[in-house]
Amino acid sequence: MVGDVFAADCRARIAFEVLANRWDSVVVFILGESGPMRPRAMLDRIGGISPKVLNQALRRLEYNGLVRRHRYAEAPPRVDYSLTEAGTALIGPIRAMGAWAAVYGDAVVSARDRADGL
Amino acid sequence: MVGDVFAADCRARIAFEVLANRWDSVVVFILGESGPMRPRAMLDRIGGISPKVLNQALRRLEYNGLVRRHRYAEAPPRVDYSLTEAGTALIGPIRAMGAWAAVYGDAVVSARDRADGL
DNA sequence: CTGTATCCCTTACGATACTG
DNA sequence: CAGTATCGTAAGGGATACAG
Repeated sequence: MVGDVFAADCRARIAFEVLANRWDSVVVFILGESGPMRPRAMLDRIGGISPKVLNQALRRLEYNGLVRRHRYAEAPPRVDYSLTEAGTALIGPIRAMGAWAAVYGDAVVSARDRADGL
Repeated sequence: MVGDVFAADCRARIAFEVLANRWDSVVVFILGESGPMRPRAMLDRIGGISPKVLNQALRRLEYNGLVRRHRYAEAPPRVDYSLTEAGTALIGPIRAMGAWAAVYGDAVVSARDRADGL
């Protein structure tokens, strides 16, 4: 039943709000794959994202309770981020999306090209 | 392995690009649940979305090859939208996200309240 | 009923430079 | 290295009015 997810109070729509941007799902994904990571490593891992934007994504994820920040009191500032329980539970659905992309990614590109060609 | 999804050519990131906005995943979801629908019905089904924004979402989805538009040559304009094969294949992952929200939605709200309270 | 056209607002994004 | 500040751009969203 649809109501299960789209209750009148709209609370269940949070699933689609939380990741409704370009990078958050990517960050959750790599944290799920690689475990706790430092921002520098994430920047290397993800191509095409600036330090500032990555930080924005991490703050959003932290705000939503999907990511946790660890600060180590060391001379060169050291920090890493890890998934919370809620964040960890999300990597299943996200990997399912990744699997979908592996199958239908080309179809999407083709559809775009076709639409642009008109 | 991570590379499976995040190849160097970044093509696999399409999974996260395609639904990186507020409404597209919602539209795919309800089309998957209810089958082909007319815009009017979708507006009623989804609360808090204007006709214009719904149309924008539908055009994006059509552009990405997830949704197909059917036009019936009738006096009062009649139209409905249905999922393509790629779109249909996406409802599984999306429902998984919905299931996640059913479990962790409250946790997200709590995390936000806690963050706002500081 | 469908879809488009404005207008305005908000937010993400991107590049750069700078502080702790 | 981590994070912030600032600037500018682009796109989505919301409301309304209007056209096919």
